[in-house]
Amino acid sequence: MEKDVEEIVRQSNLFKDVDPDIFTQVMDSSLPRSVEEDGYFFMQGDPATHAYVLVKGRVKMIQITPNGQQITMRIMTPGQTYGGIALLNPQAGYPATAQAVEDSIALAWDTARLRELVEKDPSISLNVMELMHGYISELQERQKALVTDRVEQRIARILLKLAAQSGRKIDEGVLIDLPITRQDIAEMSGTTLFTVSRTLNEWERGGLLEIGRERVVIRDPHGLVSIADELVER
Amino acid sequence: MEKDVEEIVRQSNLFKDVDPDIFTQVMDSSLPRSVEEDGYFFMQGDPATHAYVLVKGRVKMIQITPNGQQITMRIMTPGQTYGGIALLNPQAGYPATAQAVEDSIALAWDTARLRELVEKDPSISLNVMELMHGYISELQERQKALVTDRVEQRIARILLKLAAQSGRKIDEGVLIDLPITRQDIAEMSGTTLFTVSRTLNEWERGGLLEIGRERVVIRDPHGLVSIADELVER
DNA sequence: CGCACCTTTGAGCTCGGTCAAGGGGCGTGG
DNA sequence: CCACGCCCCTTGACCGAGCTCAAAGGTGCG
Repeated sequence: MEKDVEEIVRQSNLFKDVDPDIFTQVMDSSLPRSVEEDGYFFMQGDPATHAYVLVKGRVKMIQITPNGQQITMRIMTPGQTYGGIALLNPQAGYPATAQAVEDSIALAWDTARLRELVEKDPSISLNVMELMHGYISELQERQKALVTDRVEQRIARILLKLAAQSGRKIDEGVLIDLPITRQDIAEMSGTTLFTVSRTLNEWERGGLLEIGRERVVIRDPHGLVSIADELVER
Repeated sequence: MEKDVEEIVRQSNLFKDVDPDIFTQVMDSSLPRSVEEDGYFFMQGDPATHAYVLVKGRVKMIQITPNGQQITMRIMTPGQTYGGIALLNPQAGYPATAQAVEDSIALAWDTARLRELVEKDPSISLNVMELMHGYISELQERQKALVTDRVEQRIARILLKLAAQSGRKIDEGVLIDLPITRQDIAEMSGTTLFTVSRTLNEWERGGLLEIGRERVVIRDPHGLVSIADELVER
């Protein structure tokens, strides 16, 4: 297990390509932090004091609107980094809330440690920039989808993305290996749980999916792609 | 004029707080680039070879969807930076297209120069991160608006933002000092030019605005804020 | 003064949100 | 092991914000 954790961190997008000598210091200065299902690593607006690398479980980044509505930005899998903003002046707040979808374990580094490490190996700050760049692209992608795509397409895209990062191949197709509710999918695609329910059922009737309580199996990924790309007329 | 340019760059969000000695090198290694109205500094997807600091004019960052639809991400004013992604491996493409709204002049630095400069003063890379962080917050804000706000609110927010960064106080109120069409506003708020036209006219009837061809004057900013924040019932 | 482009206005329609009601799986406690 | 209750999911009815399309009026520039 210990060994696995180190391997995950070595391949994480925050510390990949770090000099092996420095890497031992990275591991030494890490603080383990575990959060159980539905718990929080941090809340939107909290001062950004730590950067995290997830080593076990699933963590979702969410934003909560003034009126209590919620939108889900992304779901992190082991090896991914969140809170990398901590490298900046800690007066900057986290831009989103990090909530555990299942019992999860992460390693954390505080701002001061992080800066020491960056000084020893500047490639870390390049990694942070790459991270942020990827995040920006993703946000732009989603924004474009919100403006130009119909709900159906957005839901299809979300399912495909979930399958790509948390999919497990089984006999019937690709199982999305997460306890995910219709509400969750709605929050990710910017719609309501009713519309998601209707859409998924329609797709099940069409043989594209197989659905159950907190469970989605994609039987025909190619069909979903067609929908996502609007290759199928309304 | 020369003097002004230097001052703008010194206060730009890319090179602020740079060591004065290094700053002269910054200026020495800059490449001026001017683009006339409707011209492009770079297109989305082009390899990110240069970072720019706008010194004169207005530049908008846009994204074009597969079917030709267009969304406007933001409008830059002098002192602002775009293309800061160039610090990363240049294989990364620009995430958006930079188009001049009016005749514009910018200073440019290529990836290699930028990296030299960063090595001499690492605070530049912190600046880039702050830039990216600000950009991320902005994108998240917009995304939240797209999911939860009605069109009316989004249009109000766009007008307020434009007024904040390009507003000029005149007798009748705050003039948005840009040649901006209904179509432009639609692209910024994620709606259609028809809806924008109707909405602006309604507001003019209500005394909130004064509108004309490619011209908007805000007479009652506070009223707009009320709409943006949904303080006014439908 | 003509043409290109920006803008307005109307009519119709549809997507998807809202609300209400009820079905069904699963874990917990008796 | 059963049953109760919680939570997740489905389905129907309704409706309204905003998109689409068509047509025509302004306005400013060359």
